[in-house]
Amino acid sequence: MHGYDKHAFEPFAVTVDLAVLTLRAGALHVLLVERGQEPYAGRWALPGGFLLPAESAETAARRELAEETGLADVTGLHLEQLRTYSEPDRDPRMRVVSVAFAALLPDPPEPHGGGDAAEARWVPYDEARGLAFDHDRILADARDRVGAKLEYTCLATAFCPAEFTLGELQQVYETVWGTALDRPNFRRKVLATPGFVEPVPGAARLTGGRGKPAAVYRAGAAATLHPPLLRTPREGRPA
Amino acid sequence: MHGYDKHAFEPFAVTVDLAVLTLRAGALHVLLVERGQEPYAGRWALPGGFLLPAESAETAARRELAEETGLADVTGLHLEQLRTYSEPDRDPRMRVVSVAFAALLPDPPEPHGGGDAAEARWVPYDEARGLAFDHDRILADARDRVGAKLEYTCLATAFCPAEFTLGELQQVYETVWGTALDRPNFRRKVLATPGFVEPVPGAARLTGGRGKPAAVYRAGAAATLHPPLLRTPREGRPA
DNA sequence: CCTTTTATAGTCGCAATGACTATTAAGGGG
DNA sequence: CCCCTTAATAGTCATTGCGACTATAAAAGG
Repeated sequence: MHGYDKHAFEPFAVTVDLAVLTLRAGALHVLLVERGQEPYAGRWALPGGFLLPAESAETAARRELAEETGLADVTGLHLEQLRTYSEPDRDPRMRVVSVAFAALLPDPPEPHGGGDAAEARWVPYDEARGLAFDHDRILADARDRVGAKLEYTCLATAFCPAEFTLGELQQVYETVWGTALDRPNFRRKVLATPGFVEPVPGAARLTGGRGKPAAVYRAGAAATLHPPLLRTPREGRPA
Repeated sequence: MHGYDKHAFEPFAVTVDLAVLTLRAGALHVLLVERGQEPYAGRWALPGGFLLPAESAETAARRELAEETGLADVTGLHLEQLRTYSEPDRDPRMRVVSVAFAALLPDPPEPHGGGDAAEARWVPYDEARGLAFDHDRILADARDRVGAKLEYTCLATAFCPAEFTLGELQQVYETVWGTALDRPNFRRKVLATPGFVEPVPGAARLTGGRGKPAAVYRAGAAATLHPPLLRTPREGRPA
């Protein structure tokens, strides 16, 4: 059914929307922009924009990521397609099909980026409600996806700077999952997974001033965790 | 950057493409249609089509699924969004953004469906190469996703009819993963997972004529497997 | 010098699982 | 009809993974 002459087809506007996530002060934060015009004028929304004629959704997403964060180099950042939202009424003006992405940053780079964004701010995830369009749902889906992928991939390092301690890595899990983990067990598990992290030879860092300095690691070559690092299964989950 | 006046935007054609998968004679099969016109005339392709003006991608995918399989009722079938393919050159004629789906059917319903499809056929997965557009990649992505989701969800039952034996369920895993599983261990694991399957009280079925009749089960209420049913980790997987 | 704090090392026991062996219940061939 | 084959089901055993804990080491602060 790819015959263009058999079915008339409607042209659609295609956008990308980004859930840009980071960890700040021990809490998950998301980058939001304030809308300057209708619809949803004055409301907060996920950054995003239209695909340019020669762009793929991935290219457009990375361009928007650079524009909205104001970072000079976004090539190393984790960017991942979530899914596409295409409900006919998701934009009151016209048909807009949006390809949603999740982007993960180590720590906040800047309060908010320049570019032509009216205003961009890091907002704690828990306070990011009542967003424009269906962005509440996109953001929730992004968090769910990231939380799930922490279990069986090395995604957690995408939230960390190039060099990090195991305590920092553990905080990624604890913050995204909202649960506390046992430190010795977490350490044993991470170190037992080949390719998850690799030690930086001579380095050690004082994590908070007090306490024993922690060894420093960097991300390893592995992409997946075998076996996975499972969340404690909460009680009965029928659906 | 959702201001329509700030950026001109290109209209795009939006389609859905379906990787309709089933298990037939112990092999993974995919539903393909033969293209009648350029480009790729005479080549096989995944079924798909344009979004209608009032449809979401999910609605369009289910409509196409009904049309192409010829099934009267497709509401119970598993249909899941894979990802969106938007490379600018993926269709030589124009910009087409395609939202890809995977659909899972119990056993082959009919050789091929009616509707306006020129020709639709079940093709063994391993022989489905050289498809039109980027459909080789979409199909491979579909298989990867399904294989991965077998590990930590109850997706396998989507390949089975309403009532099935544990041997049939095991064949789903073995066929999709391409590995052999130990039968007693598989049985123990499945039955130990609450909500995965539930027994059909008095039923038993002769699976192949020979051998002891197998107990019959139906899909349970659970959606996820805790802990997961892991594939034997193949050796080092750097990327 | 002692207390606090944080990282790291190690112990113990249970639960999950891979690799097997044994038994049961059907069909088919002599 | 009796065995042989086939396939489902029942069970065993040792190893591994992991949750819960305890102990030690190395820093800062009073």
